[in-house]
Amino acid sequence: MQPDFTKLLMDWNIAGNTRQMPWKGERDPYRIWLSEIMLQQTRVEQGLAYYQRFIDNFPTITDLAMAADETVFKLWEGLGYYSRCRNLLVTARFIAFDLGGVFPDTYEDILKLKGIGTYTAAAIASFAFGHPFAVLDGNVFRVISRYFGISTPIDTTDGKKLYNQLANTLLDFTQPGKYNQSIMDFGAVICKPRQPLCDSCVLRHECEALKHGWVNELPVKSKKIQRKTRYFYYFVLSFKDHFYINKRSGSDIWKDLHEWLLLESADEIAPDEAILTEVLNTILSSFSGRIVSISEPELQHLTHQTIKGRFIRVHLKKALQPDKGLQLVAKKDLKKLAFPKFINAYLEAHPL
DNA sequence: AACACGGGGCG
DNA sequence: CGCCCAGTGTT
Repeated sequence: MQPDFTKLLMDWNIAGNTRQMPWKGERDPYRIWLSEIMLQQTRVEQGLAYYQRFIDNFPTITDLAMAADETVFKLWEGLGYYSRCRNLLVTARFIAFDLGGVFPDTYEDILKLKGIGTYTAAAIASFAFGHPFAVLDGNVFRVISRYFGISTPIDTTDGKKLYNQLANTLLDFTQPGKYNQSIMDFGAVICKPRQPLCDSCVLRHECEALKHGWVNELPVKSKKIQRKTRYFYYFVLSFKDHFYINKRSGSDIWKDLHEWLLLESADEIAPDEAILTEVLNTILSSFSGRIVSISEPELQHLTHQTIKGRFIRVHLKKALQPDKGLQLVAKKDLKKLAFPKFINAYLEAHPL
């Protein structure tokens, strides 16, 4: 017996859901996978152009698997959460070269892939293969929380378990893919985070949150994010028509993207030529060249931190010792490298 | 179990 | 300025 919720939702999908997306109704697991990875924590409108670009450049998973890392990161540039791009490559190559290009077709095997968690595994399993697994994303949490009037936080182990159980009882087992698509569309279009369209909602007569006036309080999250400020001083070192470039690594932001020589400071540094020259002498243990410009302070807001910093352009008279982990890149080759938005925004305003 | 990971859009 | 977005991996 299908819950009322499910029937009403599926009826809405046929009668009232006009949301269109290029991957809707898609059955190619590669395309579904690609779209799902791109949309993790990312609004559909933001991911759309990236999806098209990837499909144009890499029509099959083998095309993606054979591409150079840098090419793929450049196409991902600006979308954020760059570990998704790294994992995308790992998984593409695993499927193309180790699995003979055949996408895994069970929930359990899909879940094992790098970059795929419970949400994405359920999405691919249901969309591509018709398997009955309910997706649980931000939309679904919100719809279920409001419909049942549940105030259990969605970002706890207990909460996730509870919502997952509910989500799977509401699932339309005869058409899991359509159902999953419908509930996410519904959350995005009707049961929105702010100013939801309760007046025209097909679930309004049964919605506990609406009945009790809790719509704007649900769902509940237990954790609040803390934001810290970091000070980044980028030295744009050039030698003739080449630039010194670092590729970020470790567990910090912008891993795998490129940057100039960075000094991170605990405090702001005065934009003073003598001080910055001294700083540079310390970092490089002496250099030969001159500072040609110091930018205004630039800002970049991320989810967990605010980056504040300046860009200092330096013309070198002599090449650096090849020990700083910096590589010398010709100006014309810079466009092949992926940079964080903090740097690209600066470059756009102040071309090299 | 907490936390960090980007960038953009909205009220 | 805070919250949210077709979440996941790491500690």
